[in-house]
Amino acid sequence: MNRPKTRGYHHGDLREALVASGRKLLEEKGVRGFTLRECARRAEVSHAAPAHHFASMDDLLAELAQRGFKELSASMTAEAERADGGAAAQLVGLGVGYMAFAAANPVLFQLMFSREANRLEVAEGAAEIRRLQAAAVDAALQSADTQVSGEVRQRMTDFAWATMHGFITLVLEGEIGGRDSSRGLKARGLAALAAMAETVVRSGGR
Amino acid sequence: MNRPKTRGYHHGDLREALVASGRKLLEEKGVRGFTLRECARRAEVSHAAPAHHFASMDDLLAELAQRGFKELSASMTAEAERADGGAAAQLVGLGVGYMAFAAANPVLFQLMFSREANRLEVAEGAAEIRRLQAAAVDAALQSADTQVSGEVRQRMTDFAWATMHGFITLVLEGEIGGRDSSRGLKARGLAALAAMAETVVRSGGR
DNA sequence: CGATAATCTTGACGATGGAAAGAGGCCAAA
DNA sequence: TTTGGCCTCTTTCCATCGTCAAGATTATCG
Repeated sequence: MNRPKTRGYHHGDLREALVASGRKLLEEKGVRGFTLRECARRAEVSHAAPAHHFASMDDLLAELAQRGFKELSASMTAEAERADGGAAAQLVGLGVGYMAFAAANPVLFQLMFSREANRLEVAEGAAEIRRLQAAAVDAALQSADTQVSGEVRQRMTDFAWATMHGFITLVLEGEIGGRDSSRGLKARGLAALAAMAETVVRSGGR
Repeated sequence: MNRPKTRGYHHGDLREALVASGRKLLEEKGVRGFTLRECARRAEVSHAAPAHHFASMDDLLAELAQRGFKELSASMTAEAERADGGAAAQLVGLGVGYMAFAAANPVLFQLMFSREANRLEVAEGAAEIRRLQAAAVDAALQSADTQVSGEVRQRMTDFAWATMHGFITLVLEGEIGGRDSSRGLKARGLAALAAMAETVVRSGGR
């Protein structure tokens, strides 16, 4: 019944192991089903071991959320770079990356945007998302090279983020495209993003 | 230490009392801090009493979510009726009612749109929301009296719902307008709704 | 080599959700 | 009115949870 000799009393890299098992567990059981003890069990470690790496369960969740935001940024920029086209295409690309990450990590995504995980480090991750959005919106507005006020730029960033965030959120909750195929759903998402990007671009050209 | 004589062994209307205390508790402690025992405590009843009215804690939460959707519909229609104007104004009105409810009941709103509360009765409440949105979008499209396909109407409904849902969600999580005054925030919300409504109307007129 | 610090285990505490069983009160049939 | 059955609520119990404290084990570095 003892642990095999592959490791002794010390784990070696328990922190990373907890993050890894925690992330899987989160997707399997949902935010409310997440358990620190089960996390420890999967890392093959006693139930109190995590305390030496995370002061509390919320600390572990915050770490997961923080890393999630980094991945989200990466997914957005990767998809935007692939999309070569005008400013509108960039905006759509960011949205595609956003939605792809959310679809691949639905529970983590929910956690990242839930009141429970509102810490400083996590908020910084969210701020980076807005920076990405704001830059793309700026580019879209300037492509019509008329001057727009900072307020308009801010409000268009709100609008752009709200559209893509709202769409994927409603999809994940089953409110949009409940019985659609994956292909059909993507088409619906792209349509929403296109309408969003068109609106942003047009708001710069009047 | 005994219970005062105002009530005896039987409570009278424990189910409603649990719903009431549960709703308050939910907003105070958040979804993850919600506790069935605390709920019973506030209804001045033993911790096992709720079991006779709700099979499990999730059942009580589902009931709260279901009632929340009814209130949400009411808030939307009330605000839309107040807004007399074109189809665009109706669309904006629905959005205002939507955001007003969410702002007044942030945790309940989060619960309603979380995977945890995905039951049949709750889904029916969400379907009613989409019906409201779809009707307003239809009216907006027809106001330009050009024929549009069912697919376009569906996608514009997606878009309209996504915009208002995304905006208020991001506000509640602090991602939009973190340090804004309440007035400024309303203005930002109205700007997002106006952009949404304009896009919907315009999509019918091309 | 030895001491200090870091890491992990064991054991305990209070709180939770849920099940089981009994006590108390309501109500309709006799 | 009495009585039996049924619904409501309480008490008690169990497994599990997060967290804390104390001890065991190992790594690190003087």
